[in-house]
Amino acid sequence: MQQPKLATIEDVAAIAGVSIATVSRAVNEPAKVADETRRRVNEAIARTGYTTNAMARSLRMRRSKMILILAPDVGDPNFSNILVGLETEASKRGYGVLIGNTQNDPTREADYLRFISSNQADGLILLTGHLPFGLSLDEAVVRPPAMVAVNEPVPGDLVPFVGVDNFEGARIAADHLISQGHRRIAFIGHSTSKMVNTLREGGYREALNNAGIAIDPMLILDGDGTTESGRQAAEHMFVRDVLPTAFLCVNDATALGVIIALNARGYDLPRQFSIMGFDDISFASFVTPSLTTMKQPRSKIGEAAMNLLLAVVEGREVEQRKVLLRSELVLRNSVSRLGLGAR
Amino acid sequence: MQQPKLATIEDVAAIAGVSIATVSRAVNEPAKVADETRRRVNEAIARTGYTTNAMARSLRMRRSKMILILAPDVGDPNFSNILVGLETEASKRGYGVLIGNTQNDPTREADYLRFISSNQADGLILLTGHLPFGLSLDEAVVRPPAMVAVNEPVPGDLVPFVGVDNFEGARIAADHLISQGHRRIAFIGHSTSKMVNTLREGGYREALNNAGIAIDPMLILDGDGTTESGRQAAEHMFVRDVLPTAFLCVNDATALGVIIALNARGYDLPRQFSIMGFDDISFASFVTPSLTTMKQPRSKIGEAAMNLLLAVVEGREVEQRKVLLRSELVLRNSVSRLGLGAR
DNA sequence: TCGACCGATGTAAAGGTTTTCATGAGCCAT
DNA sequence: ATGGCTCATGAAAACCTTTACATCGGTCGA
Repeated sequence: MQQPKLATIEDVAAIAGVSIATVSRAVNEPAKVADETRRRVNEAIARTGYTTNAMARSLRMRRSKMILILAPDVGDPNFSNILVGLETEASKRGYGVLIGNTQNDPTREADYLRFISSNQADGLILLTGHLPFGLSLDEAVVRPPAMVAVNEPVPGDLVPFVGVDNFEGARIAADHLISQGHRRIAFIGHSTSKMVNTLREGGYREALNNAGIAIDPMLILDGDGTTESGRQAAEHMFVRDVLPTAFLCVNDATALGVIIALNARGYDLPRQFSIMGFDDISFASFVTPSLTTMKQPRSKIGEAAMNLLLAVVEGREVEQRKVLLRSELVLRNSVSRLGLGAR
Repeated sequence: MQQPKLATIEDVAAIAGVSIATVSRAVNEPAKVADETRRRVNEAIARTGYTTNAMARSLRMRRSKMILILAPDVGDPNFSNILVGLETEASKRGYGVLIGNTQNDPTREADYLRFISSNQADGLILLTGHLPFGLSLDEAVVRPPAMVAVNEPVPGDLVPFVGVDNFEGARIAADHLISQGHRRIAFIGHSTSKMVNTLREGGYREALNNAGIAIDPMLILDGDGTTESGRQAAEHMFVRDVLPTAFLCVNDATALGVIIALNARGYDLPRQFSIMGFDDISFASFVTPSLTTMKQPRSKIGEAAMNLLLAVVEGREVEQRKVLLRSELVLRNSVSRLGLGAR
């Protein structure tokens, strides 16, 4: 099952009456061949439908113009738009993208490294938040592949990173709640293990501090970012009966859990409680009440990341190894001004 | 900017004291080399960390073990899980996947064909619903690339197809509504241009016919499958004041529009109206009322499609050129038994 | 007039495999 | 002993480029 033989550079050379070297030059460095020759070569190319064989070129040049994207779950709606950005920018620059769905499986991660080691990919985008299993940066024996981490940084600050400014975003979110008169603001999604959670909690704390509001530890609840964790946290709050007027959630999924819990308890939202999320995932506008949240510029993130990676791949000087994009406040219906409600 | 030189088959051969041909055989057809030799080769491979260079192999074999996936929008939540299925199956079979986000742009579509023509990809998955611009099957001059259409068939029946059985799914959905006592059932999403819509409407008609319910043309409304179209259709129904007891929507997005419209009008759902969707997109469980719908086995679809494609690529006999998977009824809260409500 | 230089082109090597064909050893049947 | 077979291995070609180096006219300056 082999593809039929295609026109090669030699066929073109024969027709144009030149050597293959000249054809190669006519294609890659047109300035280096005489006008008349270039014309003949181009004509021959048109006649044969010649396309340069990417495999042969890659073999010779040891560069494939391919980028490998490693993600734990390509289906994650959080990733898919980043993916679009990555792909768009890559293709604009003449690169192709290869995806690797690792499911956080070390075997699969290690497996995908063969793409790098056999020059099948020139660079690596990490959406996994960690180095692929089997790749270590300590042993500086071999030169590490060109890499950029996206969305979630790789611990250790060795890998350039592109993502959203979580600290700043959460600060803006909290500021918004404060501007609506809220002072008892809960943070749902405390976690020591997840960097994102820590940063967002940091922004929350900063905003409260700046506004002169004392942090109440009873209003900070654990959560791993899942909808279920949001639901549980809200429930927990009610059994303890220490209540906020607003919930700032570490992400939209968590906020959804909170909303489900509050709706189930029969509260009238947002009159009785305000809720904010973070991310602006697709259903944020469809929940009732629709969710006020911080929108991540996902496809921008993808583009910026690919840009940075290609700079590294092509050996250009990179100005900054850490790019933080701003998230944007999206006003919907899950936040109300305190005092307009009944409480 | 080149990667450092890696161990080649020649290095391995030298260490093992054999020829490169033997190394190649030891790797690819172990049975063909003597036990003792195989042992030595494997040891040498382990010592050098040798990996076979994929580009060289592809160049020689004219096969890349890569599959190109062409999609109009990789970010579409409808696609992302199919993507996961495609990738999983491919990687299980030793293939890599390359993605091409075409945005339905003919230029980009044509551009991606170079991956095929330069053997950078052995096969093509089409999520676009049409042949890529620049590829025609009529001129049987060159052998067409191995292709499989997914989700949306390519008109003309020339390209093998894997997708969900829309007719059957819609029939089951309508049957469900009928089983709940509904007889005045609207279909939202009539369209002559979209194959999916046509098929689903067909299933709806079939179910009603089978149940001896006359089709009321007033209850069949146009829609292009967007949320907005669903909202408008519902509104339209109210201005005309010919009302159903249940809405069968061509997809979840449309159903969402209907729900939004009905909620806005202050109806109590599902007591006053039942609504069904199709697809089970992610937010279907989060809307209020949560949506009863037909779940597409998306990752299964991806797997089946990749399976079929690889069969074609590898020249195996393919039994069926059209694979229809069953969708599954997911019971949630947007459908109620007629008569239990107030109407 | 001659050497140096320049611009355009060609020759050939290198990149790392797979695979055809040849070689040679060992064995068995005649 | 000899012919024929099988099995394991090696030599070399082929896959298609890019590119360092060589070649060859021609131009220019001394």
